[in-house]
Amino acid sequence: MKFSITTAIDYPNGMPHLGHAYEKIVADVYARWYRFLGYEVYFLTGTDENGQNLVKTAEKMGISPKAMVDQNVLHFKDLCSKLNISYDEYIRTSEQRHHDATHHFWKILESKGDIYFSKYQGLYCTNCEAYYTELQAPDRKCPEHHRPLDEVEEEGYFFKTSQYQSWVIETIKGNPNFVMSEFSRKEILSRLESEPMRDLSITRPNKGWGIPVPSKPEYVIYTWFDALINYYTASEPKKFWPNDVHVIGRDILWFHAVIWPMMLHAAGLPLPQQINVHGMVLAADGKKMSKSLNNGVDPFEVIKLVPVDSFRYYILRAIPSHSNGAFVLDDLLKRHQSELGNDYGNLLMRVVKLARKRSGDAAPKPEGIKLHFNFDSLIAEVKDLMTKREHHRALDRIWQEVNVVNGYINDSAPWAIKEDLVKFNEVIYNGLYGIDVVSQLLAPFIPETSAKALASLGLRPGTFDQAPKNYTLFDPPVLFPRIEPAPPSPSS
RNA sequence: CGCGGGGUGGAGCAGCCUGGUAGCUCGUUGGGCUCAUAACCCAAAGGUCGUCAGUUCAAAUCUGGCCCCCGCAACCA
Repeated sequence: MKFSITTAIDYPNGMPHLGHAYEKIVADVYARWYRFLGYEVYFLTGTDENGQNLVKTAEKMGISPKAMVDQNVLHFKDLCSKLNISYDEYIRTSEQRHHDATHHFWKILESKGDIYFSKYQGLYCTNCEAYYTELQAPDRKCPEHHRPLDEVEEEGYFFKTSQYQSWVIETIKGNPNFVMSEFSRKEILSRLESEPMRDLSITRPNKGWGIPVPSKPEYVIYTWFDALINYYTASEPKKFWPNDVHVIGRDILWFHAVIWPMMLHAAGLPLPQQINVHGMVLAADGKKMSKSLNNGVDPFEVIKLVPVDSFRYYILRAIPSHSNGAFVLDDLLKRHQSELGNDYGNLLMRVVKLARKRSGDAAPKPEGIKLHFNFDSLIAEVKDLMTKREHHRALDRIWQEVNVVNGYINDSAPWAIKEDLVKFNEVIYNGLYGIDVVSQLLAPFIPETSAKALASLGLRPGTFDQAPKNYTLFDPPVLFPRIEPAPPSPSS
């Protein structure tokens, strides 16, 4: 069985921010989850390296777009590696294979008459180098610069999105899981049904950067048009097209749920199975992180303060899977200490240390032990939640079980069992078994820590196995060391 | 009347679809325990569920008005 998942490709216009980190972690959890279930997984991420803004930024820096992009991509890859993002392929849209695939797409659509040459009229801001609609600029002034917009007419190529509008509406309506989360599905349908679409302008004048139009190199292909194709470029040769899931943010839903399906449909290619839309990571004040408000959080700073798994855990659990959530460093530190350290880390510590104190490295054998736990429903529920892409609820459910196992240890009080070795062994064995299963389920979420916990039971992380087994005990590490004193906020 | 989400004890949230003693995590206070990272267990305090009106024997839950917060609003990515 195959499973392929992608993130949106990042725009290497600067350093990666918290939103990039969040999306990669979300996609990584699903990639690891499906590997864990035994699927052959293909996890794709990368960078979107075309577009006028990159040229502008590079000019400001006084270097070539290529040099700037090469430099920034290193930071994005560094972030992936620091966050343990287990991608299988990293695509850069400046690569030749992507130019080739984009041209391939272009030619098919052009030959079918879905691409045509015409004129575009709009209100243009020369500072932004962007068009604005009447809705965005009702007073005909640029919302950024507050200067009057120019009425500009420009020639270029268009994609006949208008003729696929009703098709895309039917497609989204007919596939309830295509746009994942009711919220996003409703939003996109309401927009689609509210007014007729205009054809999409898909070229810009060629300023020496980007993918030239095959027959007219004085134009380059509009960034969004080529960027979406990256999924196909990188997946098709590996036999992973169509992808199962595109993980994206709300801000780019329109392109993924409307334009991209139209492009594929026009080209006669199958659609991805699902667009999984995560929310936005908001600042501690509940507002969008932005440079002007100076309320952003740097992911590199966060993982200097806390273990990467605490960061992964926090962002996956505290931010609801399909809606926005605030990133509050203080809350992260609290959860690190109480949920990760006191609940999970301490469970491992208390059981393994007690067992080793009494009987050394050799854990009780499973033969003849009466199993206290049946994890079937736990596993079924977690599977169901992951299929619904509700990873924050899945974590919540696993944590309930951590507390159930802790509660069992409390109630059984093995430290108070002095004489009855059979009873003592039974409690310890069941505790170890609980730690085993829970740690395995946690592997996709907190891979490093899960591996450490399993190693103290003499196990290696790998494919999921809920069968009771022989454990060999090693002195357990402190999984989540206390962080003190309260560190300074990295949000400045 | 652009579209959508939300307003529940100090904080963050669940419950609302399928009305009927208001629940969870953290925090606070008191007690207990000791296997464990000053951990863990028990108990207590704390809410007129944004607001006004309606339906109903009964409304956080259904209906309508209003107030407040947030996201999106299609060619910047």
